Amino acid sequence: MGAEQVTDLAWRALADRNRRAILRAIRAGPQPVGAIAEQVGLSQQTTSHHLGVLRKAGLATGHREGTRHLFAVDPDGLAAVRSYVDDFWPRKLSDLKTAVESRWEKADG
Amino acid sequence: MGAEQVTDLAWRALADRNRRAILRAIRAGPQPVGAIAEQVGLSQQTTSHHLGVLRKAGLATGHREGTRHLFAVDPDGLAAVRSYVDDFWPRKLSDLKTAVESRWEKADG
DNA sequence: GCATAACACAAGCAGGCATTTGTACTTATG
DNA sequence: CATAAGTACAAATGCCTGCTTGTGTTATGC
Repeated sequence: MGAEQVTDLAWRALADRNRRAILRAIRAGPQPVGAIAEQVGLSQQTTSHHLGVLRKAGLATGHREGTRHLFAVDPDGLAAVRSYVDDFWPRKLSDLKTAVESRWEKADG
Repeated sequence: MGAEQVTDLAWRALADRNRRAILRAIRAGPQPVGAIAEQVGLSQQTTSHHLGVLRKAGLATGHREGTRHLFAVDPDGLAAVRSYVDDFWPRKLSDLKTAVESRWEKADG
């Protein structure tokens, strides 16, 4: 078991466009659920549900302040996704690209 | 319309664990469908289906060679995902993290 | 032209997930 | 305790999607 199992929830969470919109909404700073719902154009219940998914995926953190619940981006979860993607470009992206294309030419020749 | 619509297919494609396994299987170099299916433990039809999804998402490229169909990673699609993720860490990851945590303390105080 | 290998396409089924609707919980106020 | 604001939880619904099964398509060998 590697980082695959760890980031599986994060990948599935990021697959939804509304959840990515939520992450962008709280990117600048923590915001309550109601404000987030208004920004992304979803109901309070749906937004709360998505925030729970993002929370369990390690992509968002919550903090209670009175009757409100402020949510913010959790950099740790996104760092895991980033390192996963980075694993596909050890050094230079162009190197891999040219390597692949040269294989196509080999196959053609 | 920004990069959100463009990368939506890529995000949904990467949400599936088997498709990520397929990407890792063809990471070193182009391979035929049968070999990929054997590596990831899926049927030929299912693997072909997933490769089609990855192809439409811009994450994999295919090339016919006789009766075989070689697939390889498409760096362009993954680059789009990478730039999306990078957008959450403009400079230093730790800066955002401490900024968020300091807001929590403000809220508590 | 026929058989075989490798792969893609299509229909059907089952599970997962996003959304809605309704409601309970927590906190502040009087 | 009663009320209002903000949010989370639960059931129901409809859609999307991954997998299976069956079949069509393309290329090689005889």
